Amino acid sequence: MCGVVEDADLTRLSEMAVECEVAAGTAFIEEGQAADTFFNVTAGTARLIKSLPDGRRQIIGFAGVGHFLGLAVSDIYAFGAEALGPMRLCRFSRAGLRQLLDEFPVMEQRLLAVARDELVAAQEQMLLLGRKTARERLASFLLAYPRAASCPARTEDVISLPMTRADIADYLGLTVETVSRTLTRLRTGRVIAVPSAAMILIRDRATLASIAAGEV
Amino acid sequence: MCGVVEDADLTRLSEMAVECEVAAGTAFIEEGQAADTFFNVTAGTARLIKSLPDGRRQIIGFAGVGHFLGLAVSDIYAFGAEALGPMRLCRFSRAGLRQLLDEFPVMEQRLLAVARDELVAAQEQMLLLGRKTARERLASFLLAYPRAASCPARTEDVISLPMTRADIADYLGLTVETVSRTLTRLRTGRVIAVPSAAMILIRDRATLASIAAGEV
DNA sequence: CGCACACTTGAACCCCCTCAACCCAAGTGG
DNA sequence: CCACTTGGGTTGAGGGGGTTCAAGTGTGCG
Repeated sequence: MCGVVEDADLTRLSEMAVECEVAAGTAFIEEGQAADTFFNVTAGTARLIKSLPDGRRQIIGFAGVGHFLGLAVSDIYAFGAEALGPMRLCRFSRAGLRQLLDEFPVMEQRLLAVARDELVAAQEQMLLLGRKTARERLASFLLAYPRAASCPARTEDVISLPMTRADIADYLGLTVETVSRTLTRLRTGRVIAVPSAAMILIRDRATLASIAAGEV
Repeated sequence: MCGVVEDADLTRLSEMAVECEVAAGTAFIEEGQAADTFFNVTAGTARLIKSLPDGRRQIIGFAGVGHFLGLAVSDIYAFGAEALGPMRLCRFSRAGLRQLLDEFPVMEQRLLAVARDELVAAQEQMLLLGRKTARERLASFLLAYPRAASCPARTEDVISLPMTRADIADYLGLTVETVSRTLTRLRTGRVIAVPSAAMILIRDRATLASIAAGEV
């Protein structure tokens, strides 16, 4: 189920968790609200959002299967979460999580490892948002997203995107129009192909990597 | 010394650590190199840098007294670190750190808490870099920096900046010129005062907060 | 079929960047 | 003591990458 604990602990774990389903588009975490629940994604993908009062949005990440949510908080959620499609979630109470960590110290190490990986990804994203061009941002995204989403067995050059262009724009600090135009340019340049809006094929991985690194 | 462990463990801790000094400007961590050492800042401030091949830089944070460095890595450093002025550091070997964590499990919890706080800060910075204007970025920086740097007893409206305008620019995803111009505009607008280049006074905290939140 | 909604494309604009000059304080050395 | 240098900071003019505004093109679903 949760994937990060040994089989022996699985039964104990499942006793504390409550499995639930949420419909597409549901905002199951609201930024700024009391963080009383802790989630683990078991199916589907969510967008993680921070907003400004006037409606500007920044998507700070996408949470796929196996991802933990509600970890990085003091007592209120630092970001909201919305289901991109239908999702299944494991819910833990905050107290239950504490109890879990005391019972399985190895969990604490695992959480630290997860937090560490997310921190590295966040730092990479800061470089992207602060210093890369639109073209470089899209190239970086296309290379990094499959790994971040832990897409199963999709090591090939086929990327299926569960999110809209608007979501990609809010993730990369751009507008929908710029995302669309830039993808078109990468397509006409034979670097990628776009058989359908939700599917992108990498035709020239080396060039894409050069662009992402800022070398072209 | 390190500030995050109990007094009882302090002696044990100091046995494993090697205190050292570095001169101003020294790059004591190189991005991409093997991460064999773990640092704790005991004096001074460092800038944490990620770079692109063509020289573009993004400062992902400033590490002040008490800050841990070398934590958020797999086996190579994800960012470089350079001393803003003369610094003092505690060095641990990676093996020593592992031993330390086994010996004091409470350290693991502490590290998780530190990583969690850094992650929240990184997410806030993503919102800043992706969606805020230059004016909003500077306002946010002036409000958030003193807390992040854990400036002792400087709860007042006096901010002393150990870094240059170029560092601020690389931290906020701007250029030196834009930082300078924007500060000038905030100054003529009576929101801040700048008695010297390294010192900034907040004259109207409420307005500054409104600007930072994107409400003005 | 037709209404949304997502996506694409075009034209004009703007905020920030680039390039350049200048100011100022702190060394440095003759 | 002063000319010279160096590094950080400020200010101005012009240009460009991305945004904004607007229209058009699919495309899935009731």
